[in-house]
Amino acid sequence: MHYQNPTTNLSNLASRPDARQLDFSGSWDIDSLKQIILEEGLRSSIQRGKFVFRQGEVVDKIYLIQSGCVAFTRHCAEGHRQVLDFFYRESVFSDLTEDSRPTTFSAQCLLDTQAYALSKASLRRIATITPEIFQTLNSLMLRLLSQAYDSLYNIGCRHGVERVAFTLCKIFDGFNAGIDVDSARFDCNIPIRQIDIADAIGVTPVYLNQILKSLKEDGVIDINKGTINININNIKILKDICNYEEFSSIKRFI
Amino acid sequence: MHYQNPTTNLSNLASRPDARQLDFSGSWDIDSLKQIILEEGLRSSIQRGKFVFRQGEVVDKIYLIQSGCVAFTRHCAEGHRQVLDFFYRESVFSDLTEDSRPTTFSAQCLLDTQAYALSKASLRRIATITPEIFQTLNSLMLRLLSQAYDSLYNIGCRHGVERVAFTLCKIFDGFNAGIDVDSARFDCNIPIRQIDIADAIGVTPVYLNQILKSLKEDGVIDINKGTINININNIKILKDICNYEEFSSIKRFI
DNA sequence: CGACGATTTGAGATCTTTCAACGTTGGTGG
DNA sequence: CCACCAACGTTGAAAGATCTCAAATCGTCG
Repeated sequence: MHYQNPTTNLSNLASRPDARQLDFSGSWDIDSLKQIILEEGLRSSIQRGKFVFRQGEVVDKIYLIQSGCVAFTRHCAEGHRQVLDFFYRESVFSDLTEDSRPTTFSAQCLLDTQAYALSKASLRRIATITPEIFQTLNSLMLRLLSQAYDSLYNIGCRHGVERVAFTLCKIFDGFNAGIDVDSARFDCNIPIRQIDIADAIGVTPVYLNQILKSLKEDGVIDINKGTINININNIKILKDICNYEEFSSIKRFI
Repeated sequence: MHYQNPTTNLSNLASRPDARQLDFSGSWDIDSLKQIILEEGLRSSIQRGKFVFRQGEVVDKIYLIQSGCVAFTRHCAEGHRQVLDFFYRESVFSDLTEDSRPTTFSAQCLLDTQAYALSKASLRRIATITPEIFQTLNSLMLRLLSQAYDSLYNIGCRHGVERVAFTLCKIFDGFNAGIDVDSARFDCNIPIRQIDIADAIGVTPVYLNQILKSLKEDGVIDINKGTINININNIKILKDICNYEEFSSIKRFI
């Protein structure tokens, strides 16, 4: 962590990087942002099912997940729910719309979750000295958009089995991102409820269960007490089913 | 247009607005960006069906539509196509991923289109003096994300009729944005092919046609020679069908 | 044990796709 | 002017995918 105390050295403003770097090009360093949230943010525990924020509220914080899983969701009057995106350990998420605008989606914990929260105001203060942070926020938004387009394509162009395979692969990779296959932390269990997966791919829980059953009968996945388990040797089969390689953005951002 | 020649006055860098404005808050002025593209960009005509850029290419320009209609699309090996977003007259679009990264979607003209194209390099040069441009790019990205989430919800949670109604309303509003109802330019015809609408809502053209037929029988829309026509008095019915008011983000960005 | 939430199963209803054929339109060349 | 062609829209019927409903099972927690 090398950002400076913003109150002591405002003259540094003149030495900030030139505008060519403050921009949609170049590479962004998301780890610095994570570090800031980790050191400056407040830690909180949130139970499964609870909301970090709800659609219609004004989101004034940015979050870093330490453990657990959070999803962006949108709810409608009739009670339907669409899962828009998943976030796992080490993910940063927030609603980055203009301040004081209510957000159009909720952030809901799919597992018991521990997260650090830093107010946008604090981040803005820190960014006075290190405006590279805005590049990182850009990068975050690009990731969101990329995932959204992937999901749109997945739901719009494909049938149930492929949708399920794609989402399972995505979740699998999300939970095991940066973890060595031989590591004890590497886990083939998918700790997400079937209901949540169903809401992510636009399918009924009942029908999802049928699809899972057929995948189990084909030997691609295991199911123990309702928990999906993907053997490391079978993940390749799943990826073939959904043409996972087509989704280059996945490889780019996770 | 008030941006200055970037080569003459680099000392202006020190007087740029402070970081609080260079940020995800505040209001953005998209009209300035449009003005820049209009004055500095090159005009080109593109036929219906042609691509402005294709997935896998590196996008090095930013575009402003003068007339016509462009869609972001994603194609897969089997020939399926998903329409991700629509852009109309006065819309600005581009792929804002980091430079030299290939884009993951295509921009395809759904109508004969006239557009101004400005290279990102030029924009960057101009932004040296007016870094507020980056705020506008942020705003653009937020619009894309918001639309993507709307579409995800629309496709994931709803049946054919509602999906069609929503997309028709969106296109209708898109083409008539900023045009007075009594104006001669106000047009109740939807000049988009049924095939393109079908690809946007994840439905077969044949089935879309059935849905349109039933909407016609209910008196909600007219169809002349394959062209959909929405009477100004009936648009409210369509909006009721799809609960259009739920999608607050639409009202916010169009 | 009892209550609750989640998963599982089966069967029928409904939605959506596929296939195949036909109609219309607009452009092109003779 | 006409014949022809390609692209798009339209229609009907059967096949397939998905949903709904209802009931059973299972695991967890108090």
